[in-house]
Amino acid sequence: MATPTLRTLARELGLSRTTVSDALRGSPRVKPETVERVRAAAKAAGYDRNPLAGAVMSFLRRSCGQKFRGVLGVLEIVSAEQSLNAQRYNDAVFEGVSAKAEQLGFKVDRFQIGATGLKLSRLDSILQTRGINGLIVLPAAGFPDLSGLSWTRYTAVYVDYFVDSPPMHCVCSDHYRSMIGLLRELHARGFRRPGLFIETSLDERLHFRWEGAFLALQHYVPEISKVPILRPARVTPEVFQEWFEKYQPDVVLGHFPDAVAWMKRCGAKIPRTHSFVCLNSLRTQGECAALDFQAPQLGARATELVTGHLMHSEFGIPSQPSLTTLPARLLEGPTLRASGGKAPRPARRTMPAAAV
Amino acid sequence: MATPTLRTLARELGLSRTTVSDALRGSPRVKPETVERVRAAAKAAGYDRNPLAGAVMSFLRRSCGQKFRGVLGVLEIVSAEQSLNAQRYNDAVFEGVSAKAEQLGFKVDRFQIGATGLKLSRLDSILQTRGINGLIVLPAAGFPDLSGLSWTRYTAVYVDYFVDSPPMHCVCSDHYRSMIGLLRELHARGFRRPGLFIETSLDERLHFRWEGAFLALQHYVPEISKVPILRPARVTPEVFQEWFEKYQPDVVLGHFPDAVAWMKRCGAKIPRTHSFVCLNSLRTQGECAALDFQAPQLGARATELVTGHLMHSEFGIPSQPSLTTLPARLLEGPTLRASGGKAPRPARRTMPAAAV
DNA sequence: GCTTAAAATTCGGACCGTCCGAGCTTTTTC
DNA sequence: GAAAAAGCTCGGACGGTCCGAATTTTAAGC
Repeated sequence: MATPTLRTLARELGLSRTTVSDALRGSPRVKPETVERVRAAAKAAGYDRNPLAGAVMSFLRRSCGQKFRGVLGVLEIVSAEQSLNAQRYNDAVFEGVSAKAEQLGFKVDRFQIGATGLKLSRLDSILQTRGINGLIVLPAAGFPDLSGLSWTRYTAVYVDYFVDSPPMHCVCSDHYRSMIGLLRELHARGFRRPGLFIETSLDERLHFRWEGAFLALQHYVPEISKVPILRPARVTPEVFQEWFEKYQPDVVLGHFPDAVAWMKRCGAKIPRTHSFVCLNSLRTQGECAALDFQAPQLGARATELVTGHLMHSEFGIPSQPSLTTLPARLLEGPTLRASGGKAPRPARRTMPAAAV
Repeated sequence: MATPTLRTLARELGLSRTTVSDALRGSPRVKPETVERVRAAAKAAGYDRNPLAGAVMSFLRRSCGQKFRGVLGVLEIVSAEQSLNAQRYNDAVFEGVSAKAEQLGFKVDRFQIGATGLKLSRLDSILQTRGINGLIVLPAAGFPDLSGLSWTRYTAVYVDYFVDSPPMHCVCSDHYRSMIGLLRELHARGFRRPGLFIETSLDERLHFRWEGAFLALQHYVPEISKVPILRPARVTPEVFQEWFEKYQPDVVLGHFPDAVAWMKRCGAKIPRTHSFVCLNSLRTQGECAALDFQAPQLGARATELVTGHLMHSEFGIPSQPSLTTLPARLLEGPTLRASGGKAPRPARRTMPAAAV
């Protein structure tokens, strides 16, 4: 069965393709009775007007095709509690979005919404006025609620784990797989007592993927000592040092680079006797080894998804929201001992998926 | 001065507009010397290619009409050890692939490769002869090695977790998230002693996501007893019953529906005193509650990915392989007690992403 | 060196949806 | 009743792409 087009609809209705196009675009040139006939026939034939294609054609027709760009909206949910780290991450994601959007012929408009930004009703109005149908939502603290937007006219991707209000396709780093790969890599380098410390708030919205991967691998990687996870609501030097001295991990994993000083205070010689890997490279400035979530690549991938949906006229809330993940990369650093006797490795590489 | 277009450039160069377009898009059809001439003339004339206009035109051009768009190859790696369950799963994925491919104007050819199927060199030859560039690889036991194919001419998606030989984009169910959702749902229904039994081989290729999610949630869902996971290499009734009687889980999660009989042998009244949820609905015929991985939807999503890559002419091994996941759905069954005092729920629904 | 076949290179029909001037029909005005 | 105005619909052309076809060039065989 052929894909319906304006021309096939026109033949079916005994009208010209111009009349059909005008009718579907709401042109006042067309008699209301004709408009209704056309809309009914389009619906019956499964024809959906593609606003992106229409916009491109319009500009081409006006001889402005060379300069025409689609527009993507990047929504940033801001609040008073937003940390500097979160801001850096969002900026890195935005960088990737911008670069990929330009590559694909789109411009990007960035909107701040929420407590200190635009209200959703106002945003709706602006997006409609500017003809923006594709949205990329930057990660927010907690669980954002955007259900106040007119979702039938948008397609969106959330650049983090799950969002339910409304459900969206998501793109983010694969924390679970990154932890698995990191642990295997550390094991290959001879570490046998890895220890994880984590503030529970940093893992909760990931459904505890850091911890889940860590606990699971403790059972399956041979000869690893089961160092208990330190998981306070808030990490302090005292709490950390008590844990460190009691369990003596040979490599520490965690979000806070300050841990390096805390380890030294306990007599650790880094990286000779103990190592440290930060779980988020955006919390470091190269002073320690870290996992790089490749935020720009996440932004780029989200952009590809959104523009793909625009091309296919896939608007509204998806019936089957999917999650697309990319692995993090290990950034070597002065706090991580290279393997005993092995050749130096390149500075950046994707986590191995399987040890064998 | 008029805006330069492909057509004006073509007239200036004494070439057709197709040659100019092909040259600027980097098509290998055009002689390199011609490409250089076109690029120089475009630059001199101030012609900038608009990637969005090109993409929209390309999309419209490829989406139209009644003619068939091509053939997708579905590769099934067969071996002597392939189980009936794996076969059912692959058939379900294939069903989804076929339906979506038909919807998108593609035909599907299924190939069996490996120990009892075609050799890779033979497959290469057949695919080339039939003009097949898009491949969907059905899940295999262990870690398949397909690096013997001529990957520069193919785009492929693997319908399972990670494959490295070569790296591919992957589509599969989200086992971790599904376990999280299941545990939260069970907790909401009043269960306080969930127990998991699993043969390690069934979790290993998932990087122990079943176990990782289970262990992580034991720490964070309130009032749950930490029933140790039963994780033998091979589950027997004796091993199971010893574990069951020792730890008394009030709901058992696992892959084997036979566990229901084993639980009854221990005096459990199902679902009154104890419940059971199978972790893979393809291992049941409705006789127990189970997680449905929605294999046909996974097949459909893989098909969308592959045809999208074909559309963009993205061939070869991806530089950033991604993983796309869909959540499993809980299928209610006679082995799962409904919540105390709550209204009956619909038979099928996606796992809640966050409990709050 | 000529002929034939294969490969390389280029071309052109047709597609998509839009704009806007033009054509046809209907209504209004004088 | 004729002319003008308004309402409604039409079609040429735009720009870039796909892909089968046509043309040109190169290679192989005698």
